[in-house]
Amino acid sequence: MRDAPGEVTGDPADTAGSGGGVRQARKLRTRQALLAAALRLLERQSLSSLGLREVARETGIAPAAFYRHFPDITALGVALVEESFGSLRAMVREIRVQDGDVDGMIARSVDLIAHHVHEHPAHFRFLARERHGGVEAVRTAIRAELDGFVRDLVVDLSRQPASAGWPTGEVRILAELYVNLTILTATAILDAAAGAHRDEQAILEAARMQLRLIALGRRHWRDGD
Amino acid sequence: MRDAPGEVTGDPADTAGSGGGVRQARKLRTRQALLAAALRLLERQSLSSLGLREVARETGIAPAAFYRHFPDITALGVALVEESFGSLRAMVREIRVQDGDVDGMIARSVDLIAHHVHEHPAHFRFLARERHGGVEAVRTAIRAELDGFVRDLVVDLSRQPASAGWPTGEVRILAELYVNLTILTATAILDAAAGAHRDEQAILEAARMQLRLIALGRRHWRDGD
DNA sequence: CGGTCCGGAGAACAGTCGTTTACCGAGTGA
DNA sequence: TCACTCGGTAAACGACTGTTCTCCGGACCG
Repeated sequence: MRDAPGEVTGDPADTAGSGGGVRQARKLRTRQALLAAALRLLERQSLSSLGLREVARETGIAPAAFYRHFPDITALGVALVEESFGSLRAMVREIRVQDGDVDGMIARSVDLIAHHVHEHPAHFRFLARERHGGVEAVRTAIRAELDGFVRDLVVDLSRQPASAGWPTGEVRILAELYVNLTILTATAILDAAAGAHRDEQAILEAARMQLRLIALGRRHWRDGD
Repeated sequence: MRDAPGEVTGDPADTAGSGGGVRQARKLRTRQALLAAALRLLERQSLSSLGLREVARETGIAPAAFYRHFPDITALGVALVEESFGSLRAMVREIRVQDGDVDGMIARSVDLIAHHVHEHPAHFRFLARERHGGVEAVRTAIRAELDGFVRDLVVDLSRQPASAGWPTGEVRILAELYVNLTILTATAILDAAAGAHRDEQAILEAARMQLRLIALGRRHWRDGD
């Protein structure tokens, strides 16, 4: 530990191919190691019970070194929100480019959700847990980011012919419903993966049915019946 | 503090009108004081960061006395789940006895949700927060109780003419959707009450619209279109 | 009445925590 | 090359934690 002060991951100075900036690259690597270690610990606990020393220990650095990257555990939590929404954004991007019939879009969207949840389970678990968790700053950050998603989705939905004549307020409510259902489905998948009571196929089928119900309701919204 | 050892609430020995059981009544009162104190603290943090000494301090008893009632903070959390579901059950009971046209039922249900959330905000906040929180035993307890609700709701929904010919599996998915929407609405109301970005009337209107969307989808489920 | 039960109090235990301090040594840039 | 920057270390601080122990005094019961 004494002879390799900055060694966090195994391979020192392998990303320093581009001349200078070794210092900066090393700092960034430690920062990401901190985020990864925290995310690892957060699979079994929530942010408000996460200790600074605990994260430092899991990362392999001294407690005092934590302050070189974040002033707080809360600040680390906010950084984790941004990182997690990177995964979510990638998912939404893939979902948005779709077109075709409704049932096909629903089927592919649900598959995409399942795929991304399996690829970044910790990110989704973190967001689901801390969305209503005990740390205000993190809750606020998550809500702000989700609001951005809703706004984007409103634009998408408004373009669809099925929304012709819908006021923005109603489209927004629909978008919020979609976002909430997506999060619920993601957490259900996580619970299933953690050996819960129902298998994943049933969850995906439920998600498809719920989305189909909403699509039907949307189609008949302006009917008298 | 020294001369009134068991005094937790202000009025000693006022419930001891029925002869014996003074000891038992006092223990129960302290237990409820513990639960109330914990619930009070949990409005600003989550269970996994709640300390035993913290709860004892807020209750007004010595830390060691905590063990006379619960072996753990986790056990207190599970007790809080049961208490909170008392409030939830009262709400569901009132919602279930309704009948009439769909729009009327939706309007009254949403009003009932808002009313009960305002009556027991801490209970709803606790359930929303710990449903995906960091303490496994509490998560499991909440899920088990929610499963009970879903089962009851399946019975109710199956009786309605709108569910004629629906397999139980599909009714169950519908019931889960309703339960999840209810929880989401409740937490949205709580956020609004905490000075968030949107006012409560908008949230209730959104809930009504979402329920109407689902009711419409349900009615046209078996159509070709 | 007298012994027992039991929910409290208080003190002490070893840990862990967040934070601050002083210091080190390698990367950086003139 | 040389002074400087800066991400890392070790050590120490007081505060707080969960848990255990012994003791007390009022409720309980024969």
